[in-house]
Amino acid sequence: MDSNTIARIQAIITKNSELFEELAQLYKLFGDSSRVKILCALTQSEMCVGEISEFLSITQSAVSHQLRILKSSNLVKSRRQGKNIVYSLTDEHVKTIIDCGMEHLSE
Amino acid sequence: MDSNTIARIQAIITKNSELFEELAQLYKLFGDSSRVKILCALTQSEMCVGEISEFLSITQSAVSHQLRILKSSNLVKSRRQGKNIVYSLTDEHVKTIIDCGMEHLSE
DNA sequence: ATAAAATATGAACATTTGCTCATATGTATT
DNA sequence: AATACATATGAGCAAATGTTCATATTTTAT
Repeated sequence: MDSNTIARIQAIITKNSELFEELAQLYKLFGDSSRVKILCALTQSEMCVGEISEFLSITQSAVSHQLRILKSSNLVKSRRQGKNIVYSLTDEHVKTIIDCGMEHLSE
Repeated sequence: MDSNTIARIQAIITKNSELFEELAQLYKLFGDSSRVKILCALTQSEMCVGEISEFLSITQSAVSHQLRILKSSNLVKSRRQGKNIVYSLTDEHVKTIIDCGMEHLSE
């Protein structure tokens, strides 16, 4: 590496240090099988807690806990519908990110 | 959700259960700020352990540990060059994935 | 108003994770 | 051959994480 390259990379890293923190934080959300399953299910359709719990064979409590994390990170949103609370993806990025990872795995 | 939708989603989830495990495992690698920084640095240029350590202000030992994880997951590869061991990305997917996450953050 | 249903939440616990420190290993230099 | 340099590795530790269990909260149905 020449000194120009070194300076450039050095700059990128130190300048965006905080950004990397956020990026890691984002990926951490996808880094748990329960959560990716939840997110992937939601790419297909919005659904309520009970359905998610049933689909994924995860405790209702566990699902709730994970949904809280996903919601506070703005990956999902929720609305009440009668007795149920229906969850859905906030935007299309989640699907994009999942697809991106899947792409890597299929090699 | 109609029963067709339910059946379809149910199928997707149970059929690919193992895949989600792998996907989560993959994202977990990006879910640590030290590792994304390392990976991002490597998108710019191959470099040796000492350089990474210097760039990121992380202990040499810590860098080595993380590189071992990244290598055993096939995200990076290494070769010896004199006294140093030079690390580089295995393929372009890492960059794609990082960009994909960055995209999400820039909103 | 009361009971049932759906979801949320807090505490406790076991597991995982990432770092540090000390040291081992391997290569280059003299 | 001996020393210095670069990297790897293992043990130990503290912090973070995900789950479970019990219970609280909120809405619906009777």
